[in-house]
Amino acid sequence: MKKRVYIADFSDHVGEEIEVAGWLYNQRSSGKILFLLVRDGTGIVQAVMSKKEVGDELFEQAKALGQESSLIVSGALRKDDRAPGGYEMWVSGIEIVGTSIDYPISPKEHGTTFLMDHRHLWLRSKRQHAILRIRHEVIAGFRDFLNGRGFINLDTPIFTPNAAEGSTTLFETDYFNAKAYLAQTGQLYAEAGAKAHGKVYCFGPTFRAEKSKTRRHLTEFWMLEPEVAYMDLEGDMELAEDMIEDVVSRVLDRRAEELKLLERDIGKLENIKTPFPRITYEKCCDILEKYKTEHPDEDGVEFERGEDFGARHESIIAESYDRPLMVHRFPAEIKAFYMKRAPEDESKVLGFDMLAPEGYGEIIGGSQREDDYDTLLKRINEHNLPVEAFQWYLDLRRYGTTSSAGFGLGLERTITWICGIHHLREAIPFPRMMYRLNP
RNA sequence: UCCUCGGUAGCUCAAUUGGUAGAGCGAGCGGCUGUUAACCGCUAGGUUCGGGGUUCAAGUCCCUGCCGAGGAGCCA
Repeated sequence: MKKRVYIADFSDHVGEEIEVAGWLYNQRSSGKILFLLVRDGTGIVQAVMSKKEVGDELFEQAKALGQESSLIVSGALRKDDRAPGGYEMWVSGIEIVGTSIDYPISPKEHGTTFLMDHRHLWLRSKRQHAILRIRHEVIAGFRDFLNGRGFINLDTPIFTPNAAEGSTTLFETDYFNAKAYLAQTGQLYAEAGAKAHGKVYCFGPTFRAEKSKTRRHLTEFWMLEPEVAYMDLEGDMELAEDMIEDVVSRVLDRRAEELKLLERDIGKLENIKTPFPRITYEKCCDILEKYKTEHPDEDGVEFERGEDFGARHESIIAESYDRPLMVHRFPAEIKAFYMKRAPEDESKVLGFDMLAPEGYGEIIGGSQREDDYDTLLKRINEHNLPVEAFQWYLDLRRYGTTSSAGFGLGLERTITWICGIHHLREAIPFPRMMYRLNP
């Protein structure tokens, strides 16, 4: 009696007759002995065939199988240090489920365009497999963390009637002869949710039509946005750092194999312990000005106090820290209308960005929200936003206003940093970028 | 949108000053009883991104179009 077993569960089945359902990852032969590397989604096993034992017909049939043929292999499972993974199957039978002729992704190198064109197949490769398992762990970690603190998951609409943060970066779509826009953020709706449940989060895809062509941008990316009523900026930053610490340690604990495959420097992740440093925007400006005087010949480091930071600036600021950094109290002019002004300095807002270490840049942006009706109305007008569209949002200040704070975490940027990979496009199964809508 | 670079075999790339279109991988065939991106031998495989131009001669130089990559700005 053959038992169907997943490769991840092999340690419980040594010595048994089992079968594995999967795909042919690669094969090597040496005369009368054949090594099939079979993957089943949970791992890879080396299946060994002897011509003498299985007979000429099956041996030749197996030898002719192309990479990624689907098959069910049966045989005895045993430990063997010569096999990759430490276990191997001594094959007694093979059922060929589906052939695979001229599989495009060979074991050697390929270029980015080619791999992206074959993203639906590229997902099967070891590295992509590892990254997306870490993505799964990160998502599960965030949800468990927030659920464990009593947050309610309250998801927000993707079709929206107008811009939340203004600007021209919205995707427009037809909505029964009216215009609708794909959501850039769920935050305003999450605020409504926080007034109902106290602590909520939304998690879903967001869309930005920015004409950005860099490794840090997708047009469709996933954002996690917690929002807590009666919370202030300090509480917001504490929540953000606790959450990041929790998830990083969870990935270290549960996805060590995947991190190893990606050759991630584990030590860098083990440093991620709270409290994370907090520095003000003004202090960052000092750092940038000091850097500029010490590196007068370097291009791209020019900086005007009052401007927002560019990618290079973020790296310079984050360079001297071994853990994520929280920059707070930005100038109000460069931030969104809904951020509350700092009581000690009206020109600054109670907002913060979390910058990941190792040059990975901004992964979180958050703030305490403006809670006063009249002030918020004034801000909406100052930003030339259509007041009618924000009546419901103003209602949240009209009926039982409270302080409220939250943040948005860019999922793919966080995954890219944790994995230590180069480009955001590998951190999502099917990336959408300015020049990439397929497959 | 701007700057830089690129497009040659299914894939990754090479081709000297403008002078016969090449290799590795993959594929096909053959060999090998412990391989680790196995190895060894043979074979097939090309409208050099499209259009125009210069020249005795263009993958190579010029013009133009298309596509892509890296970066900037903008942002998570």
